[in-house]
Amino acid sequence: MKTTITDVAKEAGVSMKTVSRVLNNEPNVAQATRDRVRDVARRLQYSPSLAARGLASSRSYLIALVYDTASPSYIFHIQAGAIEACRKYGYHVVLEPISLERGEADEAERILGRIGVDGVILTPPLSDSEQIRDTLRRLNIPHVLVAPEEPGHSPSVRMDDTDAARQMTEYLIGQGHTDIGFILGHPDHGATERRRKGFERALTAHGHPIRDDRIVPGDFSFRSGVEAAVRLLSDPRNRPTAIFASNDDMAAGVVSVAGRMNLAVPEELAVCGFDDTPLAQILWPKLTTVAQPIHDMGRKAAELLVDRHKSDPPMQHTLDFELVIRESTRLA
Amino acid sequence: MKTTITDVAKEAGVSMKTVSRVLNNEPNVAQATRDRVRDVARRLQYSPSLAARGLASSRSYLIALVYDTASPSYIFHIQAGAIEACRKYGYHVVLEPISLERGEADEAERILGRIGVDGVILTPPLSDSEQIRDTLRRLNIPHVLVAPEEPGHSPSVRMDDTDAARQMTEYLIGQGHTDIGFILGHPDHGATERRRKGFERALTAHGHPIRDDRIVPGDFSFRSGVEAAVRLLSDPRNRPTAIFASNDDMAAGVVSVAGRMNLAVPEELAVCGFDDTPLAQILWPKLTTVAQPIHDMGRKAAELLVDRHKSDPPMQHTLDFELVIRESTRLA
DNA sequence: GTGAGAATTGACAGCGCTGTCAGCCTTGCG
DNA sequence: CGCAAGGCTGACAGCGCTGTCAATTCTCAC
Repeated sequence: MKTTITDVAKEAGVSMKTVSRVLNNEPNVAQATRDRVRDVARRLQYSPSLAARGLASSRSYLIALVYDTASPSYIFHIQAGAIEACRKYGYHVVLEPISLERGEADEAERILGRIGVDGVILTPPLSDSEQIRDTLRRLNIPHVLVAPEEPGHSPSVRMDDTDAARQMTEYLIGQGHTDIGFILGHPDHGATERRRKGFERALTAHGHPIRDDRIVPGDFSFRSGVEAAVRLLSDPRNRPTAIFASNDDMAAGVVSVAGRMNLAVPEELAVCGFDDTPLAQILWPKLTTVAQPIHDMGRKAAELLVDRHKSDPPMQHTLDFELVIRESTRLA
Repeated sequence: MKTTITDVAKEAGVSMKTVSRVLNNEPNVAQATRDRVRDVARRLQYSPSLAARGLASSRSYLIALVYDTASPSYIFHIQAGAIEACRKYGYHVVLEPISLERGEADEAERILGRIGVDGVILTPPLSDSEQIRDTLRRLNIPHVLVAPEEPGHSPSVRMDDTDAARQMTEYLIGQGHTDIGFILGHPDHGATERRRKGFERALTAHGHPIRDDRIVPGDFSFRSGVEAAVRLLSDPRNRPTAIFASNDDMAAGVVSVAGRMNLAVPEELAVCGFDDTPLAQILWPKLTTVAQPIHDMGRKAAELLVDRHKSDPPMQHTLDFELVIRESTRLA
């Protein structure tokens, strides 16, 4: 049989309530009692029942990770971060995919209401769904938005796309590049504009012109990267010496085109991407890119929900990205 | 205020118990009553409390997905499948990563014991950890192993690696290839041997010789694929016309080498991989590969845990893979 | 000493649901 | 018509824990 709190109480010679206090780190328990209870609990391998706890305290010790069809690796890293934080506080993470496309936004209410989670982490693109955000507000469920375009009144975690693009461009300039091509992301995606802005800022700061013929459209896909690269590289006498793609897939497209044109990367053409997807390390040469703090965003989001200490945390958290310099830009 | 079962009972003019019966699809409720209760429940937006349910019925309606550091996309698809099945039965999926490397196997007991899940899905490489499997058995927690090397006495879901490799090889032979190179996987991985066996069977079945110089070592990494490809392709007068790599990363390595050697894929060299990772679709040309039924394995595993109907299901479930024929082998 | 106040502890109710069991009301058949 | 067998329903206890509040003990300034 499973040991209950009563067993521990009896064995330790205290009341259930005291055991409860010890296990929840509540104040007002003598140190000696505390130690004794902890000992007994360990010896009996006692572990409290989530359900009973939840029922009595109307907390579930569950945090929901709500996502749509974002990329597996993105979600995976958010997960990992969230779990890390949750473990520390005895919480668990449950998964609740909601597909806007399949019109599941309406079900969100039932799904989220039923389980009664203590908090919800909303990942993009759901972090910008008014409907879901409304539901959460109406159900009065604490939530944190991951990388929303528009934080609104909810707490959120994000990174500074603009600054990342700026720094990456600065790095390229530092490597001696003055003529840099830039491949835009999908026009519907907010990050596209932010990354472009960062790129342009760095150029301007260093007195380099912003040339329209060096900024070409893309849509985050490998194929669009190929097309953009062809546009940027087709004229041998008028080529940028570096190409900064708004994400890794497109950068991979650039590398592939360079290969077919017999342009050595990075000697004749430096290439960098954005996001640090798994692809960046598989590619050859390995891709210089910007690592989003995905793991950290997951962790931070969970912490905000789980850590009751800070009663009034700042609403918006901007986390540090990292420039990952690899072989595709590094001259030996 | 949250609506409780009492509210519904009062409104529908029946007892709590009857409401409970309706909501749990138990027998012995008149159809009229059933309909009425359902109506009221919907109107009141009632959704039962997991915690209370769990406490009363000593079930948690939670299935744990336990994984180590497997690839994000693998876990993601298992997840998706498991969630699909769980939703149907009102269950939820919680995540419990356990790192053998960090010696967390001991914690497994506490982690799994505390939360009191109704079932556990163990993914590789954890599905072969004796320690974890023991813990589960001792805690008497129902569990399903995903793709274990050695199923033991626990139910499991898996695919037939050997047959997949055989069929892929058959396909290549059907395309007219008689001289096919094969790149082995990591020697520690059980799938490596199974895939090799399938490859050889197909050759033998068609009366083609098994040439040792056509079977080269690898370790599932892109880099090892590159090295293997160099070995297989370096002699222009003695080259296979197709290369079957034991996974997609290595196949990508082959494609990359072919590119540098100016060997057209698939015209001069057919290439295929295994696993259907995201990479396979990003690559250019897109990669012919074997799609593991990862999603299905997740779904099936969850079903086995959640569906109480089948009292005595078969222990081992072999799910269907799919040959994904793409451009890297297809002649126009 | 002594009383006020703080620290520590325990008794008890009840969180929202389901399992058990008893009771009623049909139905069908001799 | 009587009775057994089932279908349908509800009363009630209690799952294992925590919140509330009261009781007890300890501390320390005066």
